[in-house]
Amino acid sequence: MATIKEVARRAGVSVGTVSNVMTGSVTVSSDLKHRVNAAVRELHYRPNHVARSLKTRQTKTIGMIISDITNPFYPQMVRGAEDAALQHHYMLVTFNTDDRVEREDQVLAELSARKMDGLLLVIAQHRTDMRPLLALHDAGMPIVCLDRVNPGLPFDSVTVNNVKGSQECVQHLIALGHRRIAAITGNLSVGIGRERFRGYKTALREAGLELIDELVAVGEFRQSTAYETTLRLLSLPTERRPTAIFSANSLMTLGVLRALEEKGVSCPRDIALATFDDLTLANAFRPHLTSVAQPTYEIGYRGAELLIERLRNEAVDQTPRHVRMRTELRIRESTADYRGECR
Amino acid sequence: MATIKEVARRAGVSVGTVSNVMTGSVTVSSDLKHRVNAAVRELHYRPNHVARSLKTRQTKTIGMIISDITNPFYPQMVRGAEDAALQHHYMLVTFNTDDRVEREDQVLAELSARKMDGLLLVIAQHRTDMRPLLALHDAGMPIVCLDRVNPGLPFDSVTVNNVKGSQECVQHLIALGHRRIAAITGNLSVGIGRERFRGYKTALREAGLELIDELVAVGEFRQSTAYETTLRLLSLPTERRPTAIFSANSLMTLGVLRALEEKGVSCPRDIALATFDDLTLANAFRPHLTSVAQPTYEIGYRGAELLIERLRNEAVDQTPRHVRMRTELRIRESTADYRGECR
DNA sequence: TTGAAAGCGCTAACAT
DNA sequence: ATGTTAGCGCTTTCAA
Repeated sequence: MATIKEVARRAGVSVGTVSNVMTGSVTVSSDLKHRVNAAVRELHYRPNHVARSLKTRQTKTIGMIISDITNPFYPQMVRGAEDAALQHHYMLVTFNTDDRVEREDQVLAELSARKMDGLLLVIAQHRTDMRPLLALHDAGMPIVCLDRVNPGLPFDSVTVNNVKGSQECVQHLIALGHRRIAAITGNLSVGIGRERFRGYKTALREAGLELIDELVAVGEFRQSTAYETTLRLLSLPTERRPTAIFSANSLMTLGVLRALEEKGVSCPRDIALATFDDLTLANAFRPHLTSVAQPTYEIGYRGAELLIERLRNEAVDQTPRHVRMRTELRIRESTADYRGECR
Repeated sequence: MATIKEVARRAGVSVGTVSNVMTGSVTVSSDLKHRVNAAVRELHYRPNHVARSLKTRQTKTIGMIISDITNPFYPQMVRGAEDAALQHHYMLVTFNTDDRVEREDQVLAELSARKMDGLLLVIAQHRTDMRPLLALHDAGMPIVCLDRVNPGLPFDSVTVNNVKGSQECVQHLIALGHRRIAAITGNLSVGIGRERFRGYKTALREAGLELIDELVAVGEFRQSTAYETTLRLLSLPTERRPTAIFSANSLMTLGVLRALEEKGVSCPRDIALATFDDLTLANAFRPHLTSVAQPTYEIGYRGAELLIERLRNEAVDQTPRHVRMRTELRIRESTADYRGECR
């Protein structure tokens, strides 16, 4: 590939002038501009981005840390972030950490070594030591948290109203007449887990229903634990069994469905099911799930926008901005046609 | 962030020595090595990867071009590629092109400007002009094609035996007694589309069955066209209707399912369905689909390995290597319990 | 084994 | 408006 020097020689100008034409930052007479452009075309010149980055101290690259692109929750979010990044001529690099703090720390170091301009972060669930994050931030890398936040972290964030989302969902179940509503929760030491569980509790309380301990199945936001706890729920004596299940995310819902099928329990005929997260893909299959849909694409898109504003210093105010997005309750067959008694 | 100069000063050595310690390429006396390492630790020094890239002319970065991470076919492949890349200390950057040649060309230019070391490419379906690809390759960027290949392109590739996969699938349908088997094909001007259709035809021929034109629904590898063509199939007079459908990929299968549901046609009771591609996620739902599973993770993983071998010049032979992976027929309920006649 | 210095390709400050 | 040049942070000759 040709270098700026060769272009300069061919166009009969200095390298500075070529640079000025390429970046457009300084006005160049149209004569020279044409000569430069001609040389650029003839040599198929494209500025070496690495050299430019070294000089300008910005790579026009933003990193994104997620747990696993294979989790159907993330592709939309990543796509949203990439689209927004592209819009502003940034490149997006995604890193999978499988939600392991140790892996996340490695990636943080990598981002720093590679001089990425900013970071979109879905913080690992079990991170307790925030220093690596703060250090990176203090070293000048803006960070925007997505989906999950840690109060006290001075970063912008884009999240969803988890309490309200699950509350509305459980309200719907109650309105249908259900009284014994089970909750398959995620890990309750994690913000999102707590919030979604709080929504569940609030909805019950509002309706004057008591929280029934044996109907609360605390898990790990994983398919396997949800499967096991659902089996436990289904093994309760008939009159103590739940007539509806609220599952706190889509991964766990897969486990719930597996358990239902294995036990020959039909949804919605025998039991109603509603879930946080909406799996677009799943809607070609049965049962169609009543779900709390999150605007995942928008979370990614908006997050990237916030980040880029910071990179351009457009965010005058230094205080963190927290964007909360709305969820949408989508009522479908999995909570319809319930024919049993609603105990 | 500290620079190599500061580390050198602090350790009381030259920058060259620090560099030698960091890269490990030249032996350094243990005394100096310790002093350097101490300085590195004290200053939290990490080499600036951008500067290193400029000097060494390698970025330790590989690009990956896919159509859309939101298509459930890709996350596994990307994850496989990322895992392999990581193993060898490469970073993977994924680009979505929505299968648009124009977008792909832009990305190609970007990869070149950013001096990426190599490319994993799921080539855009409708690319006809191969020159941009060849130019990049000639400029020294190794390319490995995944999933799709274009004969004549001098690149390594990792693909699947599409003919055999769909052939086995249709054989299974035939063994079940089906005689009127519809094919929802992708675009037949695309290699994969042609191959999968060929497998269908071969299976029919083997069994002495005639190809019935009205049962061949040529589409676009998209949900929408599959939906429409399925509606057409279902509107055939009863005796001419297919008793089984073979769909050439998962996206189209979603369209098929939508059409079936809309028309109140039950699968597998009223019609059998088998599909290329296996959607892991979908298996929590009904019907469980008989499918031709591709080793998507491995395709990505192996592809990255091939690429990295090239980057290290381990591939002595310059002739392209074509890895063909096996598909696996997974027989499930969507082709079971067929109660109608198999015409 | 170690240090000095050139240079990767670019931008930007400065001089003209 | 244009040219000259220093220097971004590193690796890698080349000498010592």
